[in-house]
Amino acid sequence: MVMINKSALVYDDLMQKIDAEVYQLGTYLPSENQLCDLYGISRETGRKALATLAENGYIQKIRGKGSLVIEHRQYEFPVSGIVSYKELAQKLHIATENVVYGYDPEATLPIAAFASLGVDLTEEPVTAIKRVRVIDDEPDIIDKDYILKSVIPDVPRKAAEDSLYAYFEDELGLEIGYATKEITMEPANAEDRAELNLDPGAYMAVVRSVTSLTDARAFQFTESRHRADKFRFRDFARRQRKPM
Amino acid sequence: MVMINKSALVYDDLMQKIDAEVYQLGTYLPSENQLCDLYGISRETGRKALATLAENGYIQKIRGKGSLVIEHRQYEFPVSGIVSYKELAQKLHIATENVVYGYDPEATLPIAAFASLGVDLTEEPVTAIKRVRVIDDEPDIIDKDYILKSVIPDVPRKAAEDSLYAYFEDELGLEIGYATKEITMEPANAEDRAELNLDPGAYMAVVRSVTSLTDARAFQFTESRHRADKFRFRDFARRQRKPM
DNA sequence: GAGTGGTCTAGACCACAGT
DNA sequence: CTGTGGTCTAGACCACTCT
Repeated sequence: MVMINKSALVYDDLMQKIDAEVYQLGTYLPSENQLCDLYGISRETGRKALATLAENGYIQKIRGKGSLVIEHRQYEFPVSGIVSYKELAQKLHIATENVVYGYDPEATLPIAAFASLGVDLTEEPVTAIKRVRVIDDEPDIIDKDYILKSVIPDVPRKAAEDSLYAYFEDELGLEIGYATKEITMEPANAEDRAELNLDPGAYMAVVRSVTSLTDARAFQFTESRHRADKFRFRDFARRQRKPM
Repeated sequence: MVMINKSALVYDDLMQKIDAEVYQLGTYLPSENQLCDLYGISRETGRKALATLAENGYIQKIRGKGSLVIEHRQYEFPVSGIVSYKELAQKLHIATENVVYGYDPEATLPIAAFASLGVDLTEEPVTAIKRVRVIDDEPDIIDKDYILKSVIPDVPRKAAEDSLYAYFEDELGLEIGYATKEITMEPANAEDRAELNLDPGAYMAVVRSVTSLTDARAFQFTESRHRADKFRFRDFARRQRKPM
């Protein structure tokens, strides 16, 4: 049983009701004062739940009117926010397979690949894992993960075959905090062509990311290489106040 | 003179001091109680500013310790959040040129292109604008904008040559709210090759977006086509609580 | 124990929409 | 004028870190 706070409970409840179309697209959620009565909370607590819904693209708050339910497309294969591959596949009801084709618990971090993400580490010992993601019997994605041994000394091969995030969070009790990721387009290399059965001249969408714990220790470096024709990235963004 | 609220003022001040390295990477901001004294605000107001800094990747809050300044890479050419091309070019001190090569105030929205973003409009009258972005004397990006006439009846060609966002916000007083965008990789078409001088077989990074006002009216549809070798997208994301 | 952030409250005042 | 969201306050209690 997961213990969370009131505003998160309200958030979850409203989110589920939006997904279930109890609150339909184009209609308004109960007003902030009504939420206070409905859930027995103070107004600021309800506002926090609404703010998170707005941040995640579920609603648009309109002053004088209410919280309008808007078109929402958060989870979209294959990348969006920090969600594990396994979580995504479950949420989207996609049948996938996960093949570990490389495992080296005594490797070194290839720093050059992550230089543009602000990594300034030197030769760090890592556990290196290579996996192919198979979707509808077709290999589409290569994931190369490097996990710092200074933070996580041991990553069993079994964890790579199941889910690294489940291992970090459920087994080790670590809290994933945030990630910086970078998407570029690059020609397929020999390894891409071999693992994904691609023709020469093929292009790849490459997502490199650095993931940190809630105590700000970077611990996981990932290079995720996607077949160009299967790649799709969705993003929801709000307008910041204008720069000065 | 722009009138904003206290938490936004504190946010701006802290952000600028982080950028100016008054608060350096790896150090802690003043504690929440200290911020109260420093700015003469209540704790919740300061917390709001800190929450926004955390959201935007400036800091990581660590319970019992403080607000740690972390590696930050928010603005990165050419897409990230909702920032206008002109704002980005200014922020990054990049010399760019903006060539309008198509302008049709009596066009129709090509709905098929935006179907995957959840657009279910029918033949809507739009102002259609085609622009090429030239960076370092090299044409890199094609932007095709379609602006609904039902929301903005008239978009002068001059606005397209300068900045559409400046026109919408400063001239018309509209408030941009949010956008949904989708990144895919597609082969270059004849128009791409002609405008950007590409070889046959070239690939493009295509960013399609739907932008809405703060009252949730979608009004702008954009297809932004980037040379594959110049494309780079950076994203900062926080881990959500685990799905149930 | 002292200091940090995390959460929640009850109340206040303001700006905006719709009648 | 009423109801909506936007902002701010002063105080409370809790969980965690560090000494």
